[in-house]
Amino acid sequence: MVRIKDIAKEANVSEGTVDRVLHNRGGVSKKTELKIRKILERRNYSINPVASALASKNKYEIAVLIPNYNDTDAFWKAPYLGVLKAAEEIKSFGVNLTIYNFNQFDPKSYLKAFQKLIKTQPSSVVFVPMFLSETSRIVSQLETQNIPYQFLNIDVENHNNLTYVGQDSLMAGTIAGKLMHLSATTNKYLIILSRENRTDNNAISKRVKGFQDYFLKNNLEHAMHTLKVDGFNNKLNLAQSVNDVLKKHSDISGIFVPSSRISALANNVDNIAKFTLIGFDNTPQNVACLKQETVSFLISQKPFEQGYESIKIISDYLTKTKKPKQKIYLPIDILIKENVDYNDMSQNLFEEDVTI
Amino acid sequence: MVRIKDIAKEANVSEGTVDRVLHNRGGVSKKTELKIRKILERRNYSINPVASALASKNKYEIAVLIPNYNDTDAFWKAPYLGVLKAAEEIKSFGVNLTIYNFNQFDPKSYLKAFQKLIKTQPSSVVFVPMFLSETSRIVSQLETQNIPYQFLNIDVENHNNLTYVGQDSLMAGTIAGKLMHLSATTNKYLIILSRENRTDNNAISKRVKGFQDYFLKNNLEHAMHTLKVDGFNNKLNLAQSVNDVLKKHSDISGIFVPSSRISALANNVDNIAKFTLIGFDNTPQNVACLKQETVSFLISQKPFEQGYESIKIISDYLTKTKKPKQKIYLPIDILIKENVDYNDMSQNLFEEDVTI
DNA sequence: TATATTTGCGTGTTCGCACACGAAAATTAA
DNA sequence: TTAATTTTCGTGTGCGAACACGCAAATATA
Repeated sequence: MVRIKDIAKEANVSEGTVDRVLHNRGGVSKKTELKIRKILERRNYSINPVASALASKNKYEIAVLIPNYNDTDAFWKAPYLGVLKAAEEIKSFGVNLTIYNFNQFDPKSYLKAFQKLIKTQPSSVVFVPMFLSETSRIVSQLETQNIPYQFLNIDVENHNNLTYVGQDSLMAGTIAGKLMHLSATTNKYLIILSRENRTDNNAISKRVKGFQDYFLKNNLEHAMHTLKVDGFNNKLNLAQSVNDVLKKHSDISGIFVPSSRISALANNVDNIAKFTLIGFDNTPQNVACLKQETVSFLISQKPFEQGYESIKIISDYLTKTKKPKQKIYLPIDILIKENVDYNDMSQNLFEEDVTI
Repeated sequence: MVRIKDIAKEANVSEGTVDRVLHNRGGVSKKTELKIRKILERRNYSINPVASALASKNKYEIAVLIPNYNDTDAFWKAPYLGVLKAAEEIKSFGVNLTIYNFNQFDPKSYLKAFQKLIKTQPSSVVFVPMFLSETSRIVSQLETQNIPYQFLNIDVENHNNLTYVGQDSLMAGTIAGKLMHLSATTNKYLIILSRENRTDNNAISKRVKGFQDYFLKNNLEHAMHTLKVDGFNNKLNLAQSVNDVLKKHSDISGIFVPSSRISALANNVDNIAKFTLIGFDNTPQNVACLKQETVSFLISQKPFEQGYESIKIISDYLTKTKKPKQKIYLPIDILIKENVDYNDMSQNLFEEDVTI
């Protein structure tokens, strides 16, 4: 591997001069600069990132703002672990990382966590823009302070975010539609929404739109019923309302839940095995339902990788000024009983390594 | 971050002594060793990999032996790119990598490439064990020379390979079976094998077995026809033989091709749209067929990640003596028209970065 | 007790790069 | 021509860890 020293010798200058050219520090005559650049090019020099990281005095601070998780609603654990893995890797490159949590159903806690976060004056912020109007406030604060920021998992348009890392929710919904059409025995479906999931949660409404789009764009005759429940935690209430609808419309054969809570349904509604259930995300509870065959398909969004990639991207941006693409869409995984165990290998390998 | 210097100061010893303990170099009394170990534990010290890599004089050489690829048979390009990406990352950690190619249909070229490879006395070998008996010879040569080795993409039992990185081919076949059962309009299927794919190619025979298993284990009435063709390159011949079978058995509605060459079929057989076609791997040709809807499903095996992960694993093993799991099964991806474009994000991002 | 040998440990150099300091050369001002 | 600036560049130090060298203390041998 060619070093600065080699370049310097070939150009008959000192290492310091090469360094100045490499970092555009100025103070080099155009003539010698050109000479050095030519040699850099010809010898195909690239900075040794290891030595560079060791020597660099630049320290960066990444702040991450994501919902917390618990046992009944475990979705956010995977991105959290992905973030942790990335944090480990970038630590020795002078990038530190702090995670701030909020309650995904409470906009106040979102703002509060952000206010705490912004006091630390981080170099960059990665966050899940869960609530629309609060996100606008956050964004404007970040922009006046000139702090680059990135969206994770939920996409919101018309902001100057560096990137969005997550899934194409519209297409994910379309895929759910296709699978439903393939599996269900009739063309009558039930979509279950929760008031918990605020209407401004973009991801969920896009999934519903994508689901409907599949039938519309392919000119498929169909009927859809939509049920809004208060939440998925009150199981008796949930089961009751769903049973009512299913009894009234006995020709419904498929149920679509565009959130990560389909297990609450699968475990509490009568005769659930008769229906084709399609939901989102490989939480432990959902995976258990797949294996018992009460749920037919889960669409998954590589949650661990979302966390991991978003951090790696922002770290590369800070330390190597490597500008990422505006949207990083991760795979739309179709999970069934047979492949679900193979799906989160990287997360499993990581969990074995660390004691959380 | 706590450094060796900090540990040394706290233990009232020199940095050299701490270093001796960290690397079990010996020459430290049990008493001071114990004292140092306690402090290491309490302060939660871990070696700074960046500084370590820079200072280390250890150089490693990884040799990779994989099939070459061409335009009509592009499968091996993805693992190749994955290997390249990993090579880039580990370069500055003192790990060099060389790729050796062979013709996947010619055992002689396999052995010949290996003989060239082994002359360089690599620290470790990662290879695709394409042919059984030749692999035995290679393995015994590696073992007498005490060179650790790893299987990539194809698994062969009863060897002392460090790991296998790839897919569970049996389960992948089962999933193909399930999707076929779900999609096809009758329960009569055609399986197409090629003599090119030697019977000792484990992956393909396991896929076929898994496919059949799905119907057997679920007690599903079915009939399977198997057609052996000479190869997929002679298109006229291929189309002719397939058409013959389909004409004779007009109740066949699904065709399963357990190799990566289903596009050759989809593009050359009459009335192909009438059938449910299921094949393997997201080669450009196969992906085109998915999009035209001549192929219904592709099972994919994260080929890019196979290459990438296998190298990262062996590199960690060499530089950090981190022992991996015996089998690293990567996800079994179910690809359809709608999600295929999102599936190989990491490969796409890499290809944008480099000029191949 | 004197000498030889082993054990235990401190010191110094190096890896490739980042960055600060200051000196020589070139330019401008007087 | 000399002094004052400005431009251009060389030198030196440090980042954290790896590892070689060699000295002192402890132990063994005579």
